[in-house]
Amino acid sequence: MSGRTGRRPGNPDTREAILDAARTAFAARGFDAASIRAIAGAAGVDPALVHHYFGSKDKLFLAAMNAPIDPGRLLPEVLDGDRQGIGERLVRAFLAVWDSPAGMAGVALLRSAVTTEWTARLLREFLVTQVLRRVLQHLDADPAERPLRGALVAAQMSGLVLMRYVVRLEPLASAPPETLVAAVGPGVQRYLTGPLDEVFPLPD
Amino acid sequence: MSGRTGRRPGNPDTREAILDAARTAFAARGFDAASIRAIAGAAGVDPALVHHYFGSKDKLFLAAMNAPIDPGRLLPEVLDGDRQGIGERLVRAFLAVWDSPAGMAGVALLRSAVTTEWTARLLREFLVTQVLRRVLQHLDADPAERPLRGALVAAQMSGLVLMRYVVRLEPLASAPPETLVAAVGPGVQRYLTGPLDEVFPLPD
DNA sequence: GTCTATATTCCGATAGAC
DNA sequence: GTCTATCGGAATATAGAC
Repeated sequence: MSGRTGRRPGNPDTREAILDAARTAFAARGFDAASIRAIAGAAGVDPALVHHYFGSKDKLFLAAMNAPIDPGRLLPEVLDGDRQGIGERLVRAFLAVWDSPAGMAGVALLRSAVTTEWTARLLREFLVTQVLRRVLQHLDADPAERPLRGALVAAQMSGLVLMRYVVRLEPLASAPPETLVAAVGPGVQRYLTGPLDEVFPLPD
Repeated sequence: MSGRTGRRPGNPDTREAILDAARTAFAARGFDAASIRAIAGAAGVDPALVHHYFGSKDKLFLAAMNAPIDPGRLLPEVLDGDRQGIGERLVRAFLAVWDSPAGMAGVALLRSAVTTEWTARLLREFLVTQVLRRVLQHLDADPAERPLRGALVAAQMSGLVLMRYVVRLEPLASAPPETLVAAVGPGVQRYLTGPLDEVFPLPD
């Protein structure tokens, strides 16, 4: 879990070490509880150096989040294929990202989105503009339905991440990815391309 | 379980006022950010009085959570009825609880479960022993399948709560309950009583 | 019982020396 | 660039006076 805590005196990429330590700390303890002092300690540098590089704790958090989360990289592989398999491919890609070291940033973002207000807005806009809209646009869904369909997918996926990586509810936490792909894939598929009368039951 | 022989506290109203303010504060700002000073201020009492009643911040949190969360009250109405409608009834009951004032305690528990370790364990054991096990027991599910089925339901429901009440993702946040019942009910139903080969696809 | 005052700890951020 | 020293603030929790 602990990243690179080795000593690196006079190293030019001290900046990367700080970002690495920041990601682990934010993911593990949330935004508030993760202190700059602890991050600096884990990175093997002085707390004041963190301020020198990033200016404030907020900017450090944003700098730690921006890089590793890049949905544009893996969205093509989700969208490429038959229409009926997009649910399972979406779940598979999500789990692959969250199981990787880069997934720590996602956990950190989710953790602090629950706690502080401005990260919640950050996560909201990220989900809406960077992920969900692209998927539903690719599926040629009715524009009027897209927000609700996208939100339902977000709810299913975030709940999966929450229980598997944060709360660590068994056997979800240690289940093989393909089991979960087969289990929740169809549900996601239904939210994306399911019949209209089930997703929009009350046209009052 | 209510202590009928316990020594009576000073003013029952002030104690309830403190618990009420605590639930609101914990739900709105999370465990760490909700200060005893702010809770005391909202309740109209002195901060030191909170310590006098509950001893510590942790115990105050536990006292605020214990009362309003009582799944035994509404589980019968979920379990009573035909087998195929239990998914929708479960979602309907959940939303009814979370939309009510008592739902603040649930939001507070979820919020702090994401941040602090011991509340995550609290939520875990609460979900497993108080909710999921009872539902699946009533359905006569294969005991070997119960943990995964229950965890999948927990993931779906917690994600719904997370997006609707915490992150406030639209249009999920302001959608009428019955819309969500019809939208996610079938998915929950599938997790509970769905075909075996979909939930357990890899018998390796 | 209730509140005032304080002890203790830890945080983010700044200024300035090597 | 990197670190030492410190400021100013807010938090929990305690001790003790009315």
